[in-house]
Amino acid sequence: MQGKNISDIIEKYLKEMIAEDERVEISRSDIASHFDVVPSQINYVIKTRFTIQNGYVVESKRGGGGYIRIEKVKLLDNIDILDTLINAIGDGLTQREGKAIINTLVLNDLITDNEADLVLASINKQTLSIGNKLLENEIRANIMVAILDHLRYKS
Amino acid sequence: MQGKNISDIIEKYLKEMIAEDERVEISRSDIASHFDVVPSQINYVIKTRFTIQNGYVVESKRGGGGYIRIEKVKLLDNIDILDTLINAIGDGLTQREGKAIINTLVLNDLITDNEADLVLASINKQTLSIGNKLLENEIRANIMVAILDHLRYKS
DNA sequence: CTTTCTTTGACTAATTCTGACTATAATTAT
DNA sequence: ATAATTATAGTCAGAATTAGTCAAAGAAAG
Repeated sequence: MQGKNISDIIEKYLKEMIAEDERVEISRSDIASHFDVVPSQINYVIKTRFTIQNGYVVESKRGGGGYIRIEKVKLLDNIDILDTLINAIGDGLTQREGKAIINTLVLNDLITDNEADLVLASINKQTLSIGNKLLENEIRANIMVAILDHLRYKS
Repeated sequence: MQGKNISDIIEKYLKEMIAEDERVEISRSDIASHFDVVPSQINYVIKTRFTIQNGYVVESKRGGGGYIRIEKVKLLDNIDILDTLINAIGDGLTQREGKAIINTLVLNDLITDNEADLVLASINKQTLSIGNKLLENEIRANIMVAILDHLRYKS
């Protein structure tokens, strides 16, 4: 886990920046040329070392004035249940299963009633109806995982 | 929403004017020459940052004494705006448009910050990524309309 | 030797910037 | 009145400027 390869070095560099600022905005090509690597290596570093599981949220924008923004977030304490739920979801989720998960989240005070209603509206059968049950369940799974991942931290 | 590109700077400038006056009338060529850009860039800024999804209504007049008028609308004052938004969504919605709408909903106190974050996670590009841009935008549109409908029946 | 992780680059996608061409309204000339 | 001229703004497509994806090659670990 030390600086034997360039990815580790870039990781360390970025984390030092973040240690100071809590949130940092970089130019992919600048960082790449600073370490003399191809730009896509920056994507590799971010994808493998700045995940939400590790407490980082990443946003980016392309085009003129583009950037990659990395933010350090505070992970909540009691998130084992989130991992459990995510693992159970896999790559498909029915509406019934989705409702059950939302119910669990409300019971554990991870979301409010109002928030539950909004999530329900999102994963509703009609909303996601696209004529392909398998794909529908996959999208519903994606949405639910995204929401569970978001609940890992407080913004 | 940063200031590395000139469009963001012009956006900020205009929004500061509007923050004071709620409604503002500009000369396209004046603004363009003030920021030393071609006039059509003003159209670009308006088209990408002052849409109805962003909560603005724009009118203009050509010819002598022409102008561009930008007005900020309040959802509380005219609840038909929800219908206008749903209409504007039609059968496709990009992530960018979705973010604009959610931001507008927060500014108008129709949803909380937390609720906004959950909806954002739902309509996120990664979340809905299924290898078909058209279908992705259609699903995103469905979700957003479901949310807006839910908000209407709540108030 | 096999598996996993890292590095690379060709191709793709999104956003911004620019300018030529078009459209409309007001003013001036006939 | 009508036509010509001037003064605005709109549209659209292409160039420029970023970042993302993916798969193959190379290196390291087990």
